[in-house]
Amino acid sequence: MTDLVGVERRDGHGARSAVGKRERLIDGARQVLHAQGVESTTLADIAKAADVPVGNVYYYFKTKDDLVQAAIAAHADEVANTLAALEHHRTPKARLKALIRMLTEQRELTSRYGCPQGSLCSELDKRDDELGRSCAQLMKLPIEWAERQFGAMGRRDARELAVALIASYQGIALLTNTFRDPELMTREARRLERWVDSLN
Amino acid sequence: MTDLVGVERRDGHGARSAVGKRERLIDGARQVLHAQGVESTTLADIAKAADVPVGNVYYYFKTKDDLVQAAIAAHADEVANTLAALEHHRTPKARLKALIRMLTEQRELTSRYGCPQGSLCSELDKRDDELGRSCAQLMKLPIEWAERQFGAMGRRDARELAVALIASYQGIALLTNTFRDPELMTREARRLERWVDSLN
Amino acid sequence: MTDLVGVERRDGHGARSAVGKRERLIDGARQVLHAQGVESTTLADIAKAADVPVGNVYYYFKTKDDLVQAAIAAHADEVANTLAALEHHRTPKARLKALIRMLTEQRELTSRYGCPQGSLCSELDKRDDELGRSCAQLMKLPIEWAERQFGAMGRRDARELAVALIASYQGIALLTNTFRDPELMTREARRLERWVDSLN
Amino acid sequence: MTDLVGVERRDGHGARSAVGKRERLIDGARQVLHAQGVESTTLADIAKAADVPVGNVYYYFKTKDDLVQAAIAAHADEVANTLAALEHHRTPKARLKALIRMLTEQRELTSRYGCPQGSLCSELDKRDDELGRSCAQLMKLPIEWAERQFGAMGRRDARELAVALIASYQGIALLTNTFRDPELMTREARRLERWVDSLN
DNA sequence: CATGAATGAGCATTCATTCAT
DNA sequence: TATGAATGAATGCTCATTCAT
Repeated sequence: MTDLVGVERRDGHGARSAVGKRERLIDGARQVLHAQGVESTTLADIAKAADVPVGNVYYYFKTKDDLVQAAIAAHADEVANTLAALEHHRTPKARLKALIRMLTEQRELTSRYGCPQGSLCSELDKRDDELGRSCAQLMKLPIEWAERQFGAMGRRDARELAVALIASYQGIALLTNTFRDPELMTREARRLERWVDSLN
Repeated sequence: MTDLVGVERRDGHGARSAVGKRERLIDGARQVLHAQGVESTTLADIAKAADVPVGNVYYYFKTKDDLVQAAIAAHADEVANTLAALEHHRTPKARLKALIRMLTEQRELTSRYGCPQGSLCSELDKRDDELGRSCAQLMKLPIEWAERQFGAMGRRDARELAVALIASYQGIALLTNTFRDPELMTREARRLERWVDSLN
Repeated sequence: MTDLVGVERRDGHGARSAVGKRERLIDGARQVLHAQGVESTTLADIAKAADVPVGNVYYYFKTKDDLVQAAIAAHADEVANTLAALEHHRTPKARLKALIRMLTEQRELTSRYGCPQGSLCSELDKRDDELGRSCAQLMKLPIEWAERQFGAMGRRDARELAVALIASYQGIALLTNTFRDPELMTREARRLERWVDSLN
Repeated sequence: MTDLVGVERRDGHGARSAVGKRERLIDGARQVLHAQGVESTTLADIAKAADVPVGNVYYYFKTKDDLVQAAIAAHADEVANTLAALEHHRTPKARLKALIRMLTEQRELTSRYGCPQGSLCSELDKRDDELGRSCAQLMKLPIEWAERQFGAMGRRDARELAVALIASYQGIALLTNTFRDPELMTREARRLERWVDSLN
């Protein structure tokens, strides 16, 4: 009621509060979906997290699935950006190890709620709809990025190595979550870094 | 009074349909929960899969969670038995590779619905109740089994290796499911077998 | 399975376990209905209190209402007997005061669950069926008994006094129950005894 | 859009159907609960009486108990107001007799469904929850009001008299209901008025 | 656009009653 | 007669979605 302006100015081309709300909804959705899973999350949960009236959600998203889709897309954007940011490391090995370190830094959150992408995939893969396919896109990003790094290292088996790396991460994220033990990730990360170092 | 044997064949000392139904319900639950996930599965789904009237489910299980719990327990039993059956291989290495092969053999199902344990853990870890804890028990079984094998190989880092192996499997199961590509699992399995062979 | 005989011998004219069970069911029903009310009591509750398998109840009573009816009838019998037993007091006044004292002695139970007759009437009066009418019969007993006593005292307004007395008791039973305070009944009983003494 | 005024007439500053519906639900609940009792009344019954779709009830009340609670509270309000309105009589005796007369005027309804407060207390006292306690509050109101009147008459035993009066009313209400005979209340009311007159 | 309210299909669960043996 | 099991209608409650303003 007070600082609507502050909250809502966001881009310079005439969009107004709508933009802010849409983003708030997506951000809220990402948080709540990560913490609770897709099926267990109601639109009301998301609306509340975003501080948006429930009825209003439908001016931004036609259905709940649409909003979930948008949350996944936003997630994909962030992942892409994060991966891009890793490019400044000079060598492919350095980049791969930087990825590992980055993921490890989130171990506390992971131990509580699992890897956001992994959780989404695991849950939505059961469904045979657009949402399931979106998840696959999400998972492709780090795999292809890692494949490029391994490729830059001259590895013929770059794809296989990339898959192995990401699988290891997804797996250890799941175990970290299952046992609520962040240390599991720390140890596995060290192992993976050593592994990367050992290649070639 | 008539054909007890034919309908209820189960044991020779008076057990009747009750036993069969309880098991049918648990089996039905395991199937449907694997295929659809816990939250998306209604009691009606399970009852239908087990060919039991919905109202009757409550004669055997007090709540839906109770039934899910029983399904998890049954799953744990099977896992334990399966692991025990691997003991007949002579060397720890042979046992570990046999495990990998066995898991790989299920790649078609995994590619459609994911690893049953992994899916359950991923979904139920979000909850902070008994069910979540049951999942952890489920996941412990293969890890501790693998740890024993690596230990028998004389590895000091047996636990870490066990975690790494199971993590790799869980991760590749997730990717296999996400991309609906059983081949992913085949390739990763080869890699893991080679890795096991390379140890010591 | 073991001491069926011991449990079921009950009368000497050839009746067997049936009699014992029927009575146990009725007794169980009376207890549980008093404590929980009619609508809140399931057949399973009663069967359990009577230690009789649920399915078996239907060999003794066609419906739940039938069993409730029988419980009310048994209650009526007991009330009639109790009132008859009061006849040994020499004067009507003594009899009336004895009734008051007797009711007061149950104040602890009344404070927890109310007057059994009152509760039944209050709940079943809402219904327009046989059960409601049974309750009226139940309530008539003490009124008519009291009316006879007041009549024997030579009161022309015997009926009115009887109604007033029973009403006072029913009312104080309700308040005693509502406030969980047995003392309320003690005090009102003293008042009613004084009132009886003051008549004529 | 059309006849909002007629349907929702309630206040002139923008209040809308919400207000009307909440009240309609409470009013409907009061009626139906009085007529059928708490346990026998389904939410659908109440919703129908209030002409509100069942699912919508939950927009106004979180649970059935919540709605019952609200109905009790509304009842308490009305009782309080009614008692306050009796204050305009000049003497305590006049007030007490006015109360008796007022209650007697409802004898037709009472003979069909019992005293609303009494029924609620009788039924809910069996439960050991918030609802039971609310009922006690409801019953306290007339007792304390009567106590004040007897106190104003200089009676040291004001509380006891108040309890006796309300008990008599509750009891006769029960008998009136049980025997479906409004005359019972008429006669007892006369007796109580005489009794009040006879005091001091 | 915004919002509180409305709607109805769906779900877990209960329970009186019936059935098969 | 005895009994565990079966059945299905009903109930309280949830929630995605829509409506009215």
